[in-house]
Amino acid sequence: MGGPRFEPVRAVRAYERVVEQIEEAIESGALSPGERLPSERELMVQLAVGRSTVREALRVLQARGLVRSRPGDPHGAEVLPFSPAALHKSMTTLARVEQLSLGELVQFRMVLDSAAILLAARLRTEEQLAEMNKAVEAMRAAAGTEPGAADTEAFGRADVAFHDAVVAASGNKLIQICTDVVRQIVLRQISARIDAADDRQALMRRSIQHHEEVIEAIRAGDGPLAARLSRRAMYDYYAPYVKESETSALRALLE
Amino acid sequence: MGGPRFEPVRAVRAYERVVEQIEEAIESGALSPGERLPSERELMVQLAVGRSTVREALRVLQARGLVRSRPGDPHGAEVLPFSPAALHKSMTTLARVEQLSLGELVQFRMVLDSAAILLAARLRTEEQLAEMNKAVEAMRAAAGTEPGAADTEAFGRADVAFHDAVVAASGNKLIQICTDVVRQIVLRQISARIDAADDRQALMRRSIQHHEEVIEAIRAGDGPLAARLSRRAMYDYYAPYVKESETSALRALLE
DNA sequence: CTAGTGCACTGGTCTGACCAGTAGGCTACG
DNA sequence: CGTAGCCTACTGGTCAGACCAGTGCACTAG
Repeated sequence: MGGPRFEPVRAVRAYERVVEQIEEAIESGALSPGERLPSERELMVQLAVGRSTVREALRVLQARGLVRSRPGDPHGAEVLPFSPAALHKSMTTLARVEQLSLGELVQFRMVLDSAAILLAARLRTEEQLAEMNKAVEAMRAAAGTEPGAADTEAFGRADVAFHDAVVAASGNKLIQICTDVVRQIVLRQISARIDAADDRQALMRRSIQHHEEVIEAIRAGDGPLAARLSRRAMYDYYAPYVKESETSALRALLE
Repeated sequence: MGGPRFEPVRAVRAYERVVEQIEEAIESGALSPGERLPSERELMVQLAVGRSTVREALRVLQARGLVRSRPGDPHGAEVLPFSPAALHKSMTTLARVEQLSLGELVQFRMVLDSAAILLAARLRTEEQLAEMNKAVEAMRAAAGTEPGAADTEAFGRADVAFHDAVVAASGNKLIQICTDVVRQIVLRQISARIDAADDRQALMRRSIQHHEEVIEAIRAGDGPLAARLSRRAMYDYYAPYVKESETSALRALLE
């Protein structure tokens, strides 16, 4: 049916070809993290293009988080280990321009986090379980015993450590990175309100209790229970900051 | 505890300031999709920097998918509507350099997709349900009745349309975009093997049946059932391509 | 009123220049 | 002989100016 379908030929700019070449070298492993690219002037000779073209290509690669260059560094641009920075950036942009609501973000975390916990309950090792316990212990320490002695920052770090241990146990790096990115976005949106809460310590204690229940379910290998508990915990923690019109969509995940 | 903690001062390059300014204008809505930036020469006057600096900034913005420029266009660079292209790019990079396995990708989709279906079962409208039915109808048409008459491409399109209808009904744009991105990555990894399968038509028929079961559960409002069915369907469809050592992690989601 | 042409301007690229900063070798001092 | 401090050859960041192919629009000729 019909003759050959022609595709529009997009003019390929020189800098794009440069980007492709270097990107391919990095992603294929020909260039490993820590290794150095030739200097811009050297690249411009090798690639037979002007320096501005080389520089535009390097800017793109830098925006993608693949390389970094420092002024004056005689060794040339450095190939970076992968970091979710670029992913974080584009998700943050997405959250702003698409007006992602806090409800959607929290919902996303409820889904991914509980999935990670479900998997962790089946696949975790004893070491990973110990890691989780250590994190909850640190949360307890940060919450303090006397009123007003809570260390919010340390509490947050311990909370992150807990979730890191869980996603590590789940064995899925993609879930790990996505939850991490979304958690940061959520936190940046509401950290001010959390800091201002006058019942912080009570919130912390409730959170710790939730974490303990989750750990117990993980230890027992009851994935569905652990997942349900974690969704409930996250709902309790974040729901106060979510618009009321959206909480019903969150509760839909609690069954 | 301790004096003021100093942070390393990173030298802020001129082009970064330019990026920030334009990015802020776009993300805050001061510049809407379709609108135009001033020309490079105009920008270089307004910002009091050289043209190369302006260009490097534009390259970064283009890499982030915020802007597009065509040679010769007298109206200047165009502000783009958000597209997950940048997200797609960084996830693809992630998949390559972090060596994300097919198993992890499929697992991720099982989690997000089933969550979307769970939500859709509770929140869907009649129109959205009709949309899903239409998509399955298209799948049936593409699969054909006579042996060998299957239209793989049309089948794929209809499948996508189905999942689009579902995530739209779920009301979570973040889930929508992430599943979409990961689906493309998965497809690119295995499309060749799917095309080569000699029992394609049988696979299609099984897939259609699965989709019908899911729709029925959605119609009945039984979210958990719909979610479980969808995980099972995806497992059946993709498991043959996943390394055997990883299928157990997938089965952990089937309970 | 329309088909065609010309022009002003665009983005893409190159060249060449200057600056501040870095690393590593060299020197001079202890 | 060891080391502190300087020197220099480079780096990346930025700017200025030039050229080209391509675009859209206004103007013109039919």
